Amino acid sequence: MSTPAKPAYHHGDLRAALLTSAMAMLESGEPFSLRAVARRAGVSAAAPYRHFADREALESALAAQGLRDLKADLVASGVPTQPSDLAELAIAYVGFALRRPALFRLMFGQECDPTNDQRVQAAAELHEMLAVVMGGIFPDADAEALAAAGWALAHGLAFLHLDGKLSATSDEEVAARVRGAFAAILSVQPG
Amino acid sequence: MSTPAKPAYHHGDLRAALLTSAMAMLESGEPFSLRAVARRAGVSAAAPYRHFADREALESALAAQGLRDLKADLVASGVPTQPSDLAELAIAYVGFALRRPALFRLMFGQECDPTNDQRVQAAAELHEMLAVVMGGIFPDADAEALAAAGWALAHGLAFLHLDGKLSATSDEEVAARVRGAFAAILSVQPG
DNA sequence: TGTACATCAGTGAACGCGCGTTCACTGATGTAC
DNA sequence: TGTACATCAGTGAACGCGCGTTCACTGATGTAC
Repeated sequence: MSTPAKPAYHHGDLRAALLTSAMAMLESGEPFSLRAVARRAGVSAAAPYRHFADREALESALAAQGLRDLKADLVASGVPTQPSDLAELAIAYVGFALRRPALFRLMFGQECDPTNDQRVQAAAELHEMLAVVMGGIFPDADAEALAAAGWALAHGLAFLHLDGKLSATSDEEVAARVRGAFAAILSVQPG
Repeated sequence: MSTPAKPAYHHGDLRAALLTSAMAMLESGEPFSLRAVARRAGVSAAAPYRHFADREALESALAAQGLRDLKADLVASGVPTQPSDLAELAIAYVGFALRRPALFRLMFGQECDPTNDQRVQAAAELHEMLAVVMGGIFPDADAEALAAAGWALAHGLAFLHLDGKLSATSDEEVAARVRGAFAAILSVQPG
């Protein structure tokens, strides 16, 4: 069998275990620290240093994973082929943010070193995916600019909901708001 | 004269001094803590407790002030009267975020207690201002939905630039990106 | 105008905390012969 | 197959840190008579 293999003798794949623990902590809303992650993984506070240079390295790995998860969620929600489908893509985006708020804030809510990073790579892949989608829907438009605009719109809706700046007491209400925003924009003619 | 009055005997208006110090620290990028703010104001670590219940109270006051400053910036940038002016409003919004990133993150980048707060009030005033602007430009549209959409678009552009998810090496480049996003959206027809 | 007193915005020392990181170490794993 | 040894992923104790918050206190301010 090629299953993950039982807990190995030298403690198995601690790197993966740490990432899993950290992700679980983010998702359950517990405060995040290197020590807490090690504790949860059942390992000494110094052990993570065999696998991550420092706290920031762990954070970057989590953020990159989050960006990949987000992209996968969006693809799974169905690639839109016409303008009216775009709202559903944005709903998936906002849904991710509301379902995994601590991860989303880790991904986007703090400075991150922009140098030579898997984070940058993962973000670029997300951006490019959006550009491809936009290019498919609006073949005559500037796909890159549209992708940035669409991303920003979804991103802003996500954050404003996360922070309670736009009210929303249920998933349906959030979805309605997102649809409303897209409909309002698409209904408007340039003056 | 009704000037602020010289440093008074019992240390003057410490509450205001603390807010000023805290704002200055946020703006200079120094890490923010109650103790550090007190230190900078030249006062003992316990002194702030005469004016703020706890650290979070200070933060909320700062965030509310930031929201009011942001609204003032937007108004000062010129209230738009036609769709093509909207990009300039968004440029002012993004400019605020990039000029005062730590404050912007404090305002938007973390959970905040949504109960009974001057923050909620200040955010609502910003939202309403946008709704009035949108209503003026598009009298026939759903101003509330458009305001949310426009806010979200500017907000998303701000955060994506802050995080380096959208490249930008100069203010002009940022402005061009924002204009590009608005132009792309306004040029698109619903399919 | 002068004195006695209550108020209240400050001080400074102390608390307990969890954090990131380092260090010398140990003991299991894998390899060479 | 068995033994000697290098590797390397862990341990656990310790470091120094800054933090939020509390406490009993002090001394200037403002007020009543």
